[in-house]
Parts: sequence; structure tokens; C-alpha cells
Amino acid sequence: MTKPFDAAASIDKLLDVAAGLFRRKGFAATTVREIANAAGMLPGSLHYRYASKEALLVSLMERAIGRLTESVREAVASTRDPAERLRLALRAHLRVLLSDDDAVYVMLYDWRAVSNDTAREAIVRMRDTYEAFWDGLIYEAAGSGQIRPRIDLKLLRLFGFGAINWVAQWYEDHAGGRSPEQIADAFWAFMALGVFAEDRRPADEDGAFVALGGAAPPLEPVRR
Amino acid sequence: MTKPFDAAASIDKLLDVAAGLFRRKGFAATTVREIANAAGMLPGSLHYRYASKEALLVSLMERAIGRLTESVREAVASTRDPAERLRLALRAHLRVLLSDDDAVYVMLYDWRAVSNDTAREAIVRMRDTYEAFWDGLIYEAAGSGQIRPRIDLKLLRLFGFGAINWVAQWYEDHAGGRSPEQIADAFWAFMALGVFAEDRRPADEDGAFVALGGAAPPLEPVRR
DNA sequence: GCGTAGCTTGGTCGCGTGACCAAACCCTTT
DNA sequence: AAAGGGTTTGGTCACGCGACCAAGCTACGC
Repeated sequence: MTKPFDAAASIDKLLDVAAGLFRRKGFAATTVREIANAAGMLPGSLHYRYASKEALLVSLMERAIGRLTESVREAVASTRDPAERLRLALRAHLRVLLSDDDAVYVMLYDWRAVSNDTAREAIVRMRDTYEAFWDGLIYEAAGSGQIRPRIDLKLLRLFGFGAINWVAQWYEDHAGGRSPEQIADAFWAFMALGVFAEDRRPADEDGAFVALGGAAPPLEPVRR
Repeated sequence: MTKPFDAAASIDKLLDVAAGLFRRKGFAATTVREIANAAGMLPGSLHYRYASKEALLVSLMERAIGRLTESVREAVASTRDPAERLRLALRAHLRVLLSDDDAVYVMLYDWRAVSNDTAREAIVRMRDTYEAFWDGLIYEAAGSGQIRPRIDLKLLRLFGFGAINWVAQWYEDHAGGRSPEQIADAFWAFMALGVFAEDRRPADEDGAFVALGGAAPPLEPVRR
């Protein structure tokens, strides 16, 4: 029996290089030979660890969600202020997304590649749990009165995820030296205060909000 | 010589079904046989129109950018108010993204698949032009004083694109009967006014904006 | 220092792929 | 009615893919 440390490290290396290749070329366009080669092993050795290329992908995605969840939970634990918890969660999510580990990127964008139904459902369930955690954070902020009434909280999460997850598309080219934290904070400020100039806002802001197209839906309770 | 109308229609059909397949399965995982079959022709006939699968993809993406550009330009022409132009542009972009035509989706998300450098650069150039047009719209709104001073306009565009382009990921499952226009307007309202409750905002909002992480960069001039 | 579980080696196998083409087949123009 | 270009047909071809495995090789526990 080889040292367990080595085995774990070797699996980690494998997932790391696979994530990098999947991100750069896409899952379908990456061959197992490439992955094995980049990880410094022969294809047969890869096969020994993962029965199929797709099994490796699933493993990769599970790791991605695990790291996201862990990182966000940890970030959020340091305060009880709902708005601050949201801001810290945003930072943590973006930090993991933009880290050296490409697994989160792959999970977000190479999504359709998982053809096995069981595996797919397992990942969807993990994603749902993660998103429900976010809904909980948002719902708490709304419940404590920090969010404008009649805001559609589900839309808020979806827009937030979109803006933040999209950062991975442009960060390398357009970050301009900004850290993930700075970008998260900037988005936070945009979303929290809005970008309209003060003297151009409609006077009655709630009415104006609806007039501008703001959603006024029934507040669905959020499971946590 | 066959009627030109038929030829054009046949190309359109081809691009349509290819876009659908690329969106559902990804470019690399879709075979030319599948595309040809779905378009009601034999692989050889497809080859007659496009020398390679990638040439078809490039054609698809060019059409996507063309439709986006056309739609947004048209939408914006109806008013001179910069803020309103932005809102209408947002609507138009989202409308095309969520339309039956999957080409825009493919362009946004199956991006890495174009390996040919020349073709890739051509598409990048078209994308840049489109984004520069958006920067122009945003810059005008800022210039007319409708946007809070010291907002990083480039970040604003990037966040906006992220939130809106991400809608394609969830629209089918979570739209809840909302039209693309309603969703665009909701995002517009979020971004314009912010989601913080009035009585929870910091008093001096510009100072608070920076304190909350809002960017305060030099305003780069935007080419149009 | 032996046994054996854990892992690697160096290959094979059959399949589906993208690309390609010569011949047949229209349909329009003359 | 003949010509001829645009288009389709039905097939071929070489290649690289994912999967797989029997045999060999450690190195650790005993």
C-alpha cells in the first residue's frame, strides 16, 4: 500500500490538470490521454482511478461545490449582520471561482457534458442546496428590513449569480489589477445602492421602482 | 441554378438546427451527421455548404452577433434619453438571447470551441465592436449626469452583461411566466435604484458607496 | 525478507468521427 | 431539347477516441 498522502495528492493533481484542460478546451474536446499526460501518468493509470472520463468530471464538480460551500459557510460565520454576511459570501464565492482551481468554472460552464442521469441529478441536488443556502442569506437580509420591500428575492439571487459567475469570463483580460474581493465589493455596492445619480431618482422610490420594471411578486418562503 | 430563396432557407435551417444541437450538447459533442440529419440532409450536403464543422460554427456566431447588433441598434433608435436607451437596449439584447434562435447562446457559451485563430480573431473583433457600442450607451448616460459619479462604467457593463447573459441559464426553469422584457426591466430597476431599503442606506451616499466597495477609478474615455 | 495489496505499464480493440469525392441528379437557361 | 452549373447521393478513408486488461512492479506490514 502506497502512502495515502501520495494517493490523495495524485488524485488532486489529476483533478487539477483535468479542470484546467476542461476549462481551456471543453470537456468533450479534451482526451483522457491529454489529461493523463498532463498529470504525468499513463492513460491506464487514469483509468485505474476513474472508470470513465465522465466519472472524473463528476468527481471534479463535486469537489467544486464542496469547496464553494465550505468557503462561503466559513466566510459568513464571522458576523451576524445579514447584509454583511451577504457581502462576505459574495467575496468568498468569487474568490473560489477565480482561484487557481478551475473546477468551479468547469462546473458552471461545462454543465451539459454530464450525460449520466444519476450523476447529473446528484450534482443538481448539490447545486440546489448551495443555492438554497444563498436564498437563506438573502431572505434573512430581507427579513431584517435591510432590503427594499417588494423586491423579488429570487430574481435578486439569479442576477447576482449571473454577474458574479460571469466575472470568470473576463477577469483575466479586464481585471486591471483588481482583486476578487474588490470586484465583489464593487458589485455589492452597485446592487445595494444603485447606479442612478441621487438627483435623477424618482421621488417616491418604491412606486418608481415598480414603474421602472421592478418586480412586485408574492414573497415565496425560502427553504433553508 | 436553384432559387436563391431556397438556398438561403436551407442554410438558415442548417444554422438553426445546429445552434439547437450545439446548445444542448455542446459543439464538440455534436456530430456533423446529427446536424445534417436534423436539417433533413445528408452529411455530404452539409459538407458542400460548409467545408468543416468549425466553419459552420463561425458562421453561426457571426449571425448571432449580427442579430444582436441589429436588434439593439433598432431598439435604441426610438428615443434620445440616455437612460431609456440603455433600458431598451437591455430589453433587446435579452429578447434575442432568449429567442428561439440559439445562436447567441452558443456564441456566449461555446466560445472556446473555435480553434482556428483567424476565425477566432474575427469573432472577437465583432464582439468588441458590440461591447463598444454598449460602452457608448453607458458613457452617454454618465455624461448626461444620470449615473452616480465615480461609478466604474466598465465594471457596470461587465456586471450587466453577466447578469443578463446568465438569464439564458435559468430562464426555462425559473422564469415563472415572466417575459424577457419584464426580466430586463427588473434588472434595470435593481441596478438603477439599488436593493437596499431607503432607511438603511448610509447618509452620505457617495462616501458610503466607496466605503461599501464601490470602485472609484479614473474614467477611461470610451471609443464608439 | 516474504507476501500481497496497490498501482503502473504498454499495449489492444472496435467504434464513431470529420473530411472528402465521383457520380448522379435536378432545374433553369438558352 | 440540349447544355451546364448547382446540389445531392451514397459511400469511403484514415484517424484518434474511450475503454479496457494481463502482466509486471513496487513498497509496506508482518
